[in-house]
Amino acid sequence: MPRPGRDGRYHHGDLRAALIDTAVEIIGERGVRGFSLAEASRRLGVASSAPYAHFADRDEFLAAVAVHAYELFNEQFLPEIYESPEPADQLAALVRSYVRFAGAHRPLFEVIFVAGLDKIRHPQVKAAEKPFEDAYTDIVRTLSADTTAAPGTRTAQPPTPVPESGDLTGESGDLAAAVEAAAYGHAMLLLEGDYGQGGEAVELAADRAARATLALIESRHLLRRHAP
Amino acid sequence: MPRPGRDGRYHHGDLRAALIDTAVEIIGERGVRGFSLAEASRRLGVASSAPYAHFADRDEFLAAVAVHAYELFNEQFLPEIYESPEPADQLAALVRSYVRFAGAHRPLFEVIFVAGLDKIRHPQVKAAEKPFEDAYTDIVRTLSADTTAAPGTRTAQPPTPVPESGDLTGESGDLAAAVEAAAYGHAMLLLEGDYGQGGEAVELAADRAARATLALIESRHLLRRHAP
DNA sequence: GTCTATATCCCGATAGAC
DNA sequence: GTCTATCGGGATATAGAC
Repeated sequence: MPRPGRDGRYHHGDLRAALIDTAVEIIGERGVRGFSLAEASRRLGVASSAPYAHFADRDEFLAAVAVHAYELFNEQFLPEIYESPEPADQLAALVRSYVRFAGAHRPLFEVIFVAGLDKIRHPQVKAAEKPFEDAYTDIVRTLSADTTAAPGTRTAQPPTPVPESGDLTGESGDLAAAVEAAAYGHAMLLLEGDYGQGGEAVELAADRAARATLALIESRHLLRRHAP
Repeated sequence: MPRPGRDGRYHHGDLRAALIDTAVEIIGERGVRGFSLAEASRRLGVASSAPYAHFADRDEFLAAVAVHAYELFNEQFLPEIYESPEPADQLAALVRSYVRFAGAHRPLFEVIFVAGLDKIRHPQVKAAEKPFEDAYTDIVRTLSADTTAAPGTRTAQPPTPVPESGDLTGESGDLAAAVEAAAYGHAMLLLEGDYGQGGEAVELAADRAARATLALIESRHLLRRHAP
């Protein structure tokens, strides 16, 4: 991809990708709020105006970083959740992956959740996170369908017709919300240093998050809201 | 407290407190990272150098805001958790209060958790959060002591001698971590808008957090790590 | 696609007068 | 305790050359 100009003039080659890599570096050192396009340009030895040939402004650049983050997660962390056939274990594995990702790619996790804190709502980001969300809702829905009815009554009724896509409702929604909060909470506490530093901290947090998920599944009848 | 100078010269009266109030305003509009002492001074009609008579620098000012946040929480949200005598209900109530506080005083919550993301570790802040932490560990410890032993064997053993202060360990620690993550996770998702906007969103998030807490308590045997 | 140069703005912080 | 004045620095973004 680097394509040093065949004329005499200097070209970076793949400034777009290089900027994203450098952003990850800087965010790792200073946090998202400490990141500036100017510094990234400086580190790459290009003019501070160069990024604007690739990105309209700072926010759109961060959106591109967020897309990169989701793609990485979807490729490297999502597949392993289907190692077990049990939906409960799958959900726990998904949560474990989520926390591990936060620990292994802290700057990217930060971009997604701490950067705009909701300002960045570019459609590209929305699209990039879809595989993750789909996997999540599918597992939760399967889990609820599996165990909503008491054993023995399962075949008496046709499988509850569930909406084919979109948000979860009812019991599924309650469980999904609790699990999401657990995953997110463990990830954030990990990043804040509550579990210490280093790889053991990541595994401890991921393990606790996975266990909490299983606990929530087991007691999910308590999650139900009676009078909404 | 306002004490307009009795000589001809202008004095704000209570600039220190006014700065904190204004900071809450600004952070509510722009987030912590969008806050600057300069703008706060501008809004108050004082010179941009005026704050430096009260605070050494920006970080120390934000630390003061954080202290204010904890004091408010301890005064207005902590007392209500003792309405029930049951430790499980108390813990759920504490989590509910926590999420409600995040919703009602979003800027303050943001200062505590999003501001430095760990840079502000001033001892004053540490001290201000102590009442909250003490209440939390006490309840968790009581809860574990209550139910660690199976019914019937309770009186056979003297109450497990628990450390009088400091971090929780073993089962208590596992439960405490899970509950903390649940509370934090629900609060953050609320602030990100996952539950919508407005008062109903706050109550929904708080309710779900409280229920998740009860579910975690009920299934806390699943939280235990076997081989640490 | 990248450069140089520049415009504009804002911020944190200090010095010294009153 | 607050003011005026100021320094030094950094960020975003645009214009125009190559």
